[in-house]
Formats: sequence, C-alpha cells, structure tokens
Amino acid sequence: MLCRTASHSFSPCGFQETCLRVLSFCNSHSLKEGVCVHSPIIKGGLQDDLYLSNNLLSLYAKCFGVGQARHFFDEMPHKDVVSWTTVLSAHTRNKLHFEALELFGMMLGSGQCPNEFTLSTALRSCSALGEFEFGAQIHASVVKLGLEANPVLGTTLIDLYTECDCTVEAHKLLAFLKDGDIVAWTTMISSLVETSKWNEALQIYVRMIEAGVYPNEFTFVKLLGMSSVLGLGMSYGKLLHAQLIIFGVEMNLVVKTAIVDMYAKCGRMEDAIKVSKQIPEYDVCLWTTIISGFTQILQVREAVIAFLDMQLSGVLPNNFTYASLLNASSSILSLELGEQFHSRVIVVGLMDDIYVGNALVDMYMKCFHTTTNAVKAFRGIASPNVISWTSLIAGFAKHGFEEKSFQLFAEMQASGVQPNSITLSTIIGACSKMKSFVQTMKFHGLIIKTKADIDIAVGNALVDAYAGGGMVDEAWSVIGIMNHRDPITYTSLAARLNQRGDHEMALKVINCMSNDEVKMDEFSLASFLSAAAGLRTMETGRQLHCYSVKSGFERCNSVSNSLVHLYGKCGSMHDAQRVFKDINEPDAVSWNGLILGLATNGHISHALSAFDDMRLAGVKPDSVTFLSLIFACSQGGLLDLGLEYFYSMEKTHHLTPKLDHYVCLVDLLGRGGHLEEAVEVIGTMPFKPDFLICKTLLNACKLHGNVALGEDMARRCLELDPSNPAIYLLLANLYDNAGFSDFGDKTRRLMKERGLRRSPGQCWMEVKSKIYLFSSREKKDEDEITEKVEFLITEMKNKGYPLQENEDKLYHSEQLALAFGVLSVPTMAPIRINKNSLVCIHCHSFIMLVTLVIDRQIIVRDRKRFHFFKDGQCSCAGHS
DNA sequence: CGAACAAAAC
Repeated sequence: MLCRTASHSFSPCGFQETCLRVLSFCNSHSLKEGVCVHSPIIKGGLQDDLYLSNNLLSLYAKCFGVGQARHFFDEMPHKDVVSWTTVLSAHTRNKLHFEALELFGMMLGSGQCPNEFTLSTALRSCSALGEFEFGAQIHASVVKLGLEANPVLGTTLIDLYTECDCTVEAHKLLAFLKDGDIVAWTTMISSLVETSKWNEALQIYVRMIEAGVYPNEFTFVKLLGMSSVLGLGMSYGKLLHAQLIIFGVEMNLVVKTAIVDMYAKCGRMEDAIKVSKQIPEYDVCLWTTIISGFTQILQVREAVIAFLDMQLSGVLPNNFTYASLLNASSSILSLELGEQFHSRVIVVGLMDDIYVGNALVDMYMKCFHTTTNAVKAFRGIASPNVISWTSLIAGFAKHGFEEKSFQLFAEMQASGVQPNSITLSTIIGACSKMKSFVQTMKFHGLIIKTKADIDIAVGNALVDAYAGGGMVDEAWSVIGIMNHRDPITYTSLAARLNQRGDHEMALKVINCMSNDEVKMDEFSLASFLSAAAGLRTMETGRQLHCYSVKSGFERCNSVSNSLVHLYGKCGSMHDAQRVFKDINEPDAVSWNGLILGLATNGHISHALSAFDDMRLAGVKPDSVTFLSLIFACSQGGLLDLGLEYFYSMEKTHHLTPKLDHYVCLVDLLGRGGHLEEAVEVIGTMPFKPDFLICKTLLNACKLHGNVALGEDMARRCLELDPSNPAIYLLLANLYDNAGFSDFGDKTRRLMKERGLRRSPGQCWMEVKSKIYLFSSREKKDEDEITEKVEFLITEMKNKGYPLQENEDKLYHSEQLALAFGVLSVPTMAPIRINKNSLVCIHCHSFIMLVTLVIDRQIIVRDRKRFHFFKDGQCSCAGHS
C-alpha cells in the first residue's frame, strides 16, 4: 500500500527511480514497510544497483536489526565504501564492537579504502573496547589520508585518547583543531567524567571558557551529573544551575532532567520539583528521576504519588521506573509494596529485565524473612550480571548463610562473571562476620592473584575482617597498601580493637588518623570515646568531647551516647547527666547509658527513676535496659523488684531474656541468699551454663558460705576454663570464710603448683594527660598510693571526722564517703590498706577513695591551680 | 543516495 502511495506521489518516473524514492523516504522516516521493494528489485534485475542496495541495507540495519542487515550485506554482489560503512556502523551502534572491528579488517583485506565516515565508526569501537593500539593505527591512516582536520574525526580521536589515559595526546589534538568546537571540548569533558577524573574534567571546563568556547546543553548535562560525586554538596550544583542561566542555555527535557537529578541527589526535592515544572515536557526519564529522588530521602509515599501522577499524565513506566519503585519498597522494608510492584512488573512483562530483576532480588532479600523469593527472582534473570550476583551473595550473608554466599561466589566465577569491588567487600564482610580468617586470606589471595584493585571499600572490608579476627598486624599492613583511607578504615579498626579489649591501641589509632589527615566523623568519635571509656581515661575523653563540640558531631546521638557512657564509666555522673540533658531526642541507647551509669556508680534509686522517666518519654526499653535494671537491683539488694523487672521483660515488653540476663538474675538471687533458686534458674534456663554464670554463683556461695554448692560451681568453672586463677581464689576465700582455712591454703597452693598467678590489681591515675600506673606488684607505686590514703585519713582525723579503724586497718568506704558528704558510694566492700599491699576490693569505691584523696589536696591547696584534679580524673580497674 | 562526534533515570 505504502509502495503504491509513494510511487503515486513521485510519479511519473521509471521503476528504478521510484524504488529509490520509496527507499529514501522510508529511510528518513525509519519505516520498515520500505523493504517491500526488495523482491521487486530482484525481479527487476536491479540487485547490482549500488544506490538501491545501500539504501535497502540502511533500512534493514535501522528497522530489522544487525543480523538481517549483515545477511543482506553478505549477499550483496558488489560493495562500495558506503555499503561497508553502513554495516559497520550498524554493529557499532548495537555495541557489537568486536564484530565491527572484524568487519573493518575484512574491508581493508578486500582492498576497499575507508573514508572519514568509516574511520570514525571504527574508532568508536576501538574506544569502547579500549583498543588503544588499533585506534592509534587508525589515527595513522587518518593522517595518511589527509583527514586530520576533519572535526568529527578529531573529536572521536579525542574521545579515544582520553579514555585510554593519553590526555596529552588528546590536548594536542584539541590544539590541532585550533581549540576545536564545543563538541570537541564536551567530548573531552565527557570522557574524563566517565573515567572518574572529576578534577581534570573541571580544569578542562575552565580552560574551555578561557578559550572563549561557551558551554551548551550537552556540556551542562555532563557537568551536572558530576555534582553528586564531588562531595561538594549543593554549592557546585547550584553554581552550575546559575551558569546555565547566565550562558543562556535553553531549557529542554534532558537539561531539566539533569538539574532535577542534581537537586534530588542533594536531597532537595522541593527545588527539584520547582525546576521540573519550568517547562511542560515530561517523559519517563524525568518521572523516574523524581521517583528515585523521593526514594533517596525515604519519602516513599511521595515517590508512589509521583508514579501515579506519571501514569495519569499518560507516560508509561519502564524498567528503570520499576527498579526505582522496588528500591523504594526495600528502603522502607515494605514487602507489601514490593509485591505490588512485582505484580505490575509481571503484568507489563518486564520480569526478565536485568535492572528490574536485580531490584527484585534486592527487595526480597531485604524485606522477606527467607531467601526463597529472592532466589526465584534471580533465576528469572536471563543473564545475571555482577550486580545480580552481588545482591544474591550479600542477601545470603545477611540472612546468616555465609557458607552459602562463599559457594555462590564460586558459582558466579564459574559462570564467567568477575567480581567487582562491591562483591569483594561484601564477601569479605561475610568472612568478618564468621570470624573466618582462613576465608579472609583466601579472598585476599584472590585479590592479589587477579590484581584486583584494593579500593577503599575492599580495603576497609579487609581491615575489618583481619582486625575482627585478631590479626591486627595484617589489618595494619592492608592499611599500609591502600591508596586512600577514610574515616571508615580507622573506625572499623578502632571498633574491632575495642571489641578485643585493646583500648590502648584503639586510642593510638587517633594519631595515625590525624597523621593521615583523615578527619574524624561521628562514628569514629563514638569508637574512640568508647575506647576512652574502656580505659576510664577521663582526660582523653574530655579532649574527644571538645572535638565533638567543635566539629558539631556532639549533636549526633551516637556521639552523645558514647559521652554518657564514658562519663558513667569514669565515675562522673555529673558530666554524664549534663551530656544527657543536652540530647535532643534521647533514644534507648542514651537512656541505657544513663541508667547503667547511675547503677554502677551506686545511685540505685536514681537509676530506677531514670527508667520511669524513659517510659514517660515514650522510649521503648530494650534488652540492654533490663540488663542495667536487674544489675541495679542486684547492686542495691532489691531482690523482689529485680525479679519483677526480669519477668516483665517477656510478659510486658516482649523481649526474650538472653544469657546475660540470666547471669544478672543469678547474681541477684545469689547475693540475696536465694542460692537454691539461683541453681534452679541455671538448670531451667534455655542456655547452656557458661563460665560467667557459674562464677557468679560461686561468688554468691562465697558471700553466704555455701561450701558444697561453691565447690560444685568451682568445678564447673574449671571444666570450662581450667587456667583461670580467679576461680581458685574465690574458692579459697569461700573456704576461709567458712572456717576451713587449711582447705583455703591448699587451694592456693594447688593454684601455684599448676603455674597460675593472679593477675595483679592495678589502678592508674591520669593527671594532665599523663597516666600513672599503680600495680599491687610494684611496691613503689603502692607506697605512693598508701601514702596518699594515709594522708587523707590523717586529714580526716584532724578534722574530727568519726572514723573507725580496726586492727587490720580496714575502713569502710561508706564511712569515708559519709565523712565527705558523698552519699553515692556503691554497696560497700571494705577497702583494705596494708603497708605492703593495697588491694582494691571494689573498683568503684576505690575510684571514689582516690578521688577523695585528691579532693582533699584541692581543699588544702588552691582549688583553681589544681583544677585538673577534679573528681573522676582518677581511674581504676581492679581485681579482687 | 547512503554512512560519522557530545546529553538524563539503574
């Protein structure tokens, strides 16, 4: 029909002329109906006509795909440079670059000389394949054929050289083009952006302006796309938006989309929407940008509304739109929403699309309680790419099937997909979670073998895995070979060192970080504060507090929570409460820090009323809250209340008690003398009794003189940890207290025979950043402490405080505290001071004692001059 | 007559 119409409109002409006009018309309008002239041409014996054949070839390439075009091309009896170039460009356009270059070789082999069109097409394929050598050869042909000044060829060559890292050559070409046109400059900027050379791209932009070439919409679209990765926030994007207006670049749909995307990526959806309304054109790309913008700031409701508006306006969603919507669903963990979009995807037949498939895998892994649906989605992807595999591997690791994720990693490699840095950091994260350093080393080995780049994500994962597995030297050596390090590198190292109890090294990380010029963020601050809390180093803690205030990270709950914890640990509840009061919205962790701080510092009733305040503030208590509460009750001897808290966990708060809670419960019952109930708890709890719970009960037996049960507990402890001297000492003290001192001595002898030594009681004082360590093994230091304590006692006596001293020089810290008007000393164990040994029996009361000693000095001397001697600057960790 | 260079959403 069309043939007839066309021939009618162009008549009167000959048959050959008619066919040519039909083909030409169809070619320019991409009308596949044009091929209906194919058989008439053959019938008419016109297949040798190159004009007709080339036109037909072009139409096949445009409307029927490369395969058909190639078939037609192979059947052509005669081919000229246009025929070759047409089929070649069809391959290049369809990203069949390897085949395109093969064709180019065949063309040269057939003796056909290429022209500027052929060469630029072949160069594009070289660029795409990174075939620098071949590209340079073609460049030589360009020079030989005298086509050097052709601006299109020059631009294609600039693209090739920039992508192959030969920026010098690219600059030469630009100079040869007499600074070129805007296309050449934009190409250069575009290639630099695509190869992540952001700074160079900006420099070129500046030079372009200096050369008097003005940017157009293409240039701005590229530059705007860069704004989100530059880490400059809004400032850079806004500047570009302003320049765009100043240069008078006309707003079109693509430019608008790029600006909307820029604002969306900065989280400024209001601005993004304002820009989107500037011109009336909307397409699926713009709508998808808006949807993913809302998703990024977790405004999923708005994202869904945009999706509905989009359909109302008659724009059809595509694979990218559904991928964004599935991401939106998984970002708020809504399986329901995700499933709705999944069904829409099935209705529109996009199930086997790679973007949709990957988003489905991710959504089901994050929102569903098993991996089954995600696996089903994965199986639906025709040829999974590295993103599909990585989502699958990460999902299995997240659901606790680390072994399976290792297996999938191997499957991925077997299927010919190479891991990228995200895959590698994910799989190493799984090793870290399992504490499997054999696996960690295996993957580290793979990275070295395949010469994969240890980028920041992979490096950080390795540091975390090695440090988490205790291979701290390996962690440091990875840090040494990484090109750049960020706060995450040092935070994960410090956090792992904290976990292992090596707070001292964790604090040393601060210096490395500052030498490396890596700035602390809220997460690293939290880790360092926790290290300072672990060491009870108030001075370091205060300095970190100062940094938090100056850097503004004090506003982050993670930082202020760590500060509450730190001051609680250091015995300065005054500071802890001050920090707590400044928290805008205290979360469960903040309240837990306050409650535990109050409880460990002996303010039992305050701790319990803080819990009431927490509930009044509407913050849901978690399992740590109850741990602190039961601990508080145990310390305060509040047996019934403690039990009430324990049982309310499941009944009222739907929290399942963990082993830690049972340890506290046993402590509570044991201290209260209910040893039988404690035994029953151990027997009936859903956990296997561990070392700590047995030791806790042994301690209770010691307090209440139950030898039989104590012996049983000591035996169970030694089965679990045969070389723990604390058990021998507890048992020996139990015998002593029960009047069997010969058994006590025998136990101590047995301990010595087995080569075990008690770890020394240690304490340290921090004065002006300097740490003074006192150990019960080092006589000199003991004397120093003893001297100070005796100074205090003399002072007290001189001032007429009622202080009783028994033969053993045993004082009750309660007495000391009362004497100084400090009422908040924890339930007391006595502090024993001898001439030759100083034994800290209760860690917290010891802190208080040393504090008091120093406070006395302040009172005696000048308070202002010695302000660094304020309470809490003495720290103590002790063993009984 | 036909063939070539720079742009957005994952």
